[in-house]
Amino acid sequence: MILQWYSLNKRDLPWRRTSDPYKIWLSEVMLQQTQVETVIPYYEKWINHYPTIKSVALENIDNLLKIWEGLGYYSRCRNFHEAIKDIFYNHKGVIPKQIEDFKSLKGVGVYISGAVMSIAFDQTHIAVDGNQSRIIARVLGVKNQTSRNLKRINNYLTKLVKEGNPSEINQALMDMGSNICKSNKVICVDCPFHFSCKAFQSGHPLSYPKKILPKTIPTKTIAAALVSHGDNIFITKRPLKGLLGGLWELPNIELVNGEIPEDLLKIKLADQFGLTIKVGHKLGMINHTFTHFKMNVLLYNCQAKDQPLSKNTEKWVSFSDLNQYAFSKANHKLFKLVELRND
DNA sequence: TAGTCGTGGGG
DNA sequence: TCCCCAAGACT
Repeated sequence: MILQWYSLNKRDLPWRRTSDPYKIWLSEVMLQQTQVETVIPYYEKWINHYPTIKSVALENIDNLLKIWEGLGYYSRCRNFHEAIKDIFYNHKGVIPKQIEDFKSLKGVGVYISGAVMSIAFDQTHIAVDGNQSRIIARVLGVKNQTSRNLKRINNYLTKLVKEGNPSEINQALMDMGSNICKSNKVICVDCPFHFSCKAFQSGHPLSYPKKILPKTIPTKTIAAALVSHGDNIFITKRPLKGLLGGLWELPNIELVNGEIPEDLLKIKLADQFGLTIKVGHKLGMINHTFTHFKMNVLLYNCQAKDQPLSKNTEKWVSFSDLNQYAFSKANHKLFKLVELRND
């Protein structure tokens, strides 16, 4: 039933035109919490630049992040790079076919290990993502994400993939989840499961599984500095771990309780970078929302006395050379602010 | 285990 | 404009 549905409704996606486990793995990494349409151009660009495991292993993280720029969740890129290097240097460049070995690689968790082993190697493993858990929760009439219910869902899926063709079954469930059994919209009449689906029988399929109520997120206010010296501006690289790890940015500081941005910038930039600056007028303000906080960023035009460099995580670059570095979306909004003023 | 970690599309 | 959501992993 489900395979018949898949043969009629299968999406034609770039990573479905290959059997290369490296490419299938890359697609799974990019698709984490990210929509298919968003991923496609990033996937194509990455594969064009890095068609093989070796090409990734020999590349440096800055250039990989430049390809990843704008896709978000940047630790995925770094973890993938680490895993690929691990394979190149410690596994003779061959992706492990034992799921335990594969799952021990950085950034490879329960879902991706099952997905790659089943899709690329036809192994009998489940690949429980948001789609699969939602669909089966509805089939079983499960509302709460208790550990008992998660086991029931896993058992149901395990039985399903054991009936044959785990690769197609796993991908079919993903397409069902994105087409007919979405979080806030269902087309039950088109679903191969609907005769036995408890959520469908209840008449309220959307109430399965129960939604988790979102918590309110804080708003931060940040002052950023466009520090110029001649034709160059000052940028700095964020630490590899944590938020936007490894990306470049304009120097900035959070305003905690009514501090005066001009004063704080002058002190902090001297402190952190040895920069002696004159803070000029405000260039504008941008808003940006992350998963767990919002921020308002005030941008100030600043002039530096000279161009000191104390670390390799600091650079003076011309405005036209900024595109060689990976920046977060918020920084691009700041750059746009500057361009608009110069027009 | 609950927080952390981005961004863009669509209602 | 705001809010939910989209093929999770790590700590």
